[in-house]
Amino acid sequence: MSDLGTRLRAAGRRLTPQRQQVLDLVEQLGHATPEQIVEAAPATDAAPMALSTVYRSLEALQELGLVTHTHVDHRVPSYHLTTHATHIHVVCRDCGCVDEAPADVAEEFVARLDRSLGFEADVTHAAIHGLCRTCRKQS
Amino acid sequence: MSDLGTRLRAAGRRLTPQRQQVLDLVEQLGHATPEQIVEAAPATDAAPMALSTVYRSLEALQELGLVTHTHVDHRVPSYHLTTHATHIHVVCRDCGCVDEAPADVAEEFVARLDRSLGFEADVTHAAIHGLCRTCRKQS
DNA sequence: TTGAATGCAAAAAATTTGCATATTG
DNA sequence: CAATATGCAAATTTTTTGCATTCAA
Repeated sequence: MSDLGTRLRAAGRRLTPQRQQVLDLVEQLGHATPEQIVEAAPATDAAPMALSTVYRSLEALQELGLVTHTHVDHRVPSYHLTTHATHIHVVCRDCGCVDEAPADVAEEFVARLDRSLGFEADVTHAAIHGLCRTCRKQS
Repeated sequence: MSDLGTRLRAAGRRLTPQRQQVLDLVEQLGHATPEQIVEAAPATDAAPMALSTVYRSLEALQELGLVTHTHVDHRVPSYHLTTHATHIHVVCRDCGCVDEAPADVAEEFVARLDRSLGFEADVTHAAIHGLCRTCRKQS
């Protein structure tokens, strides 16, 4: 993977400190909502990083295929690196906890979707909802 | 499945024409956003059905386990009957088309999540994103 | 220098909440 | 009659947009 600047320029866009920082923060946080990103951004720097900039940066990074997002919490999107997308998100509808499973547990599933619909699924993009081990016992 | 009124009362709630209508509309529309439900509701009736009522009704119906929702369009939730949830939603990130696959294509996947995490997945609740057959060829 | 990107504030969307009134059981 | 629901409007929350200014290439 070439570096961020090269990729952005190839797409007729530019590398700015904000974009670099958004990417860094997504990587560092693992999963992050736009809100969490501004919060984590050191306002000590020159600019305080506007929320709208974060939205626009994420959009750009997503277009480049560097990040994707998932709806862990049913409302706000949570972004993560595509290279980090080697796992599936599993969210408990009772306690709200989020767990991860290696992406290969979905291999067979993805293959079947391909066979039956010709659909190329990106499971790492989806949050699977259900009941976690603990909440399951209680209900 | 007992009828709506009985279920609601068992939960200490009441059966109102609005709730009945919301349920009917979800069934009739297959998948519907709160917005689509008010639009589809015949305002000709006594009340015009407030959007907030739709939200509250869906919440109640969801609590009863009669409906669930999915994030087909990344932002607005789309509701459907749980009894109708025998298929998986597959959304193309390019053209935005929504296709369905029978729930059993995920059987193995669900079994594996159970084995590895003890997680009871509800795949019919998830929208799987990716590329449809057509868009796949074009890229 | 030139177009793209930022910040800020205002505009849109999408949901939620407060409260007086109507309705169900 | 008592408690739950509704409708409406106002308040939140989340995301997008317009625009003057700044900055990358």
